[in-house]
Amino acid sequence: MFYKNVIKIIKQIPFGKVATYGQIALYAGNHRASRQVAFILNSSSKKENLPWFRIINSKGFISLKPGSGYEIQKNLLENEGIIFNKDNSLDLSKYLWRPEKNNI
DNA sequence: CAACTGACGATAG
DNA sequence: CCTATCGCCAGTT
Repeated sequence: MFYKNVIKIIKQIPFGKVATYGQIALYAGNHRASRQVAFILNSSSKKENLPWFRIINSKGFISLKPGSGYEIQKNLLENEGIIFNKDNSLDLSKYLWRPEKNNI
């Protein structure tokens, strides 16, 4: 089940790292289901207590709109030691989570 | 049950 | 660089 894979994967994101929607979708089975990743996050982050703030888009930007959680997410990420650039982007080469020996 | 929505991504032009 | 389009599927109406 795609949904469960997503939950499982997101729970494996370590402290101080971020992952992209496409990445989650890919490891969950469908590289094109990035949309659902976002939606599943919304519906399950409360129930499953997921680190939803560690999920960003492939460009390294937070996808939320200012006033709709953007600042909250940014704050949470900075709280984990993640630094934002002037243009509010993140250095993916530095913070992108790379699952290596994990069982997926 | 059908239609619509959505924090996206890859591709084409 | 930008916009448009398709793919994908859980949840809401």
